[in-house]
Amino acid sequence: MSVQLKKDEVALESIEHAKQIVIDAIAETMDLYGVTPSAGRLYGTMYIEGEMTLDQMKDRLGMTKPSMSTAVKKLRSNGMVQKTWEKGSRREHFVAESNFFKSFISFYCKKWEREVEMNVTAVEDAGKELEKIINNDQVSRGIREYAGNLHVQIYESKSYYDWLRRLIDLIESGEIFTYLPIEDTEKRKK
Amino acid sequence: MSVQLKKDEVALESIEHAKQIVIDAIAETMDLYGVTPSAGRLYGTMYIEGEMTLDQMKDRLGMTKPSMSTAVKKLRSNGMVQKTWEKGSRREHFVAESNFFKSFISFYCKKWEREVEMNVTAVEDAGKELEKIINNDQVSRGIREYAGNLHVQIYESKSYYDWLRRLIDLIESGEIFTYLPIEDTEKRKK
DNA sequence: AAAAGTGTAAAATAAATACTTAACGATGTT
DNA sequence: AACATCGTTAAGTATTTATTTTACACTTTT
Repeated sequence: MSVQLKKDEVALESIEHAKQIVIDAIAETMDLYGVTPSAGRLYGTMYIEGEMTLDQMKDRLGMTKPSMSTAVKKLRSNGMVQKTWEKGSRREHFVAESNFFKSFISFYCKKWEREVEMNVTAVEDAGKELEKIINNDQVSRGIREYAGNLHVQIYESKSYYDWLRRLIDLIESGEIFTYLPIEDTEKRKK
Repeated sequence: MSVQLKKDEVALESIEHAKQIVIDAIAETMDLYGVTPSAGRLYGTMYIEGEMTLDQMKDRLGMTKPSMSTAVKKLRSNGMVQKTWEKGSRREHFVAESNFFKSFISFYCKKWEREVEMNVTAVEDAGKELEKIINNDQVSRGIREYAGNLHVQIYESKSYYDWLRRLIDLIESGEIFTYLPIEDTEKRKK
């Protein structure tokens, strides 16, 4: 084996190692996004390797096709992976959303939306029930006061949910980037 | 039984029901915060019921003390529950952080901090490894180009992590509230 | 139309996680 | 000092979640 080929072989191994460092870090922080470690690893792999089919995924990660299928489904539901068209191929191809800003916006806005929706509904439902008691003069004074205090308490949380809803708007609309602009790290260095 | 007592009894039941609506909603959205459903239920209960001891928790939720202990540990690590001093009592008392803004700040900043830290480190480590190859003229041109492209790709993610770090600062410092003020829902209604 | 390729659903198995029981160590009380 | 009280750790059990195996429905190719 020539010296040249030997050097190249070492270099390729080193590149694979470098890739793996990044993939592992992405996978490890993906628990925040409520996906399994495998799905995190898959996302990291797709991010680094680019477009992949289910069969390529299963070979790369040493898992089965159905599990790749479910992992992709999950990642797609989070907006982290998209299906792509590849002409001349029957297979479906998938690509990781490489714009982390989009992933961030998609993921958190969806989650926060759900949080606001569920809790505001609950607060309002519970509030109505308490108001009936508060306004019922056939109920003892002490109990009505208790209901009143509870009513105040749960409505305090609404100011948080209102704020969260406005945060969602700020991020979804992209207005956040006027207050907090995206800086180009590469350019800044020069 | 008097009519009065009967009405009161119904009212108390209704209050418990109203509480449970709020507790359930909080518990259900707590999966976002990476806690188990039980821990979510516990937090919701503490938020509504106020200060509690481990024994009160276990009675309220019908679980064992060790599991309450681990749930509290988890909630405390997220900054969602705090220990309180109660003079004249040997038992430890715990109270849910009732300020959701504080919980939000504490939780997300901690998580995002970890995400940034881990990934930036990985990008820099992998970057160094790739640079060695890029600058090694004993390696074939094609491979060096490949390493170069990879280097560019992984460094692109850094602008996201830089942005996220600035978002953390904006939130931790409270500066976010100048752009997105907290509105008092109660007052606004009047 | 038969055969092969492709993705997913359903059932079965494996692995991880949550919870309980039992036991311990630390601190306070008698 | 012996006994209680309280929180937690450790080991065992149960439950949930992830993964694989098997089977099938739908396409495309032959």
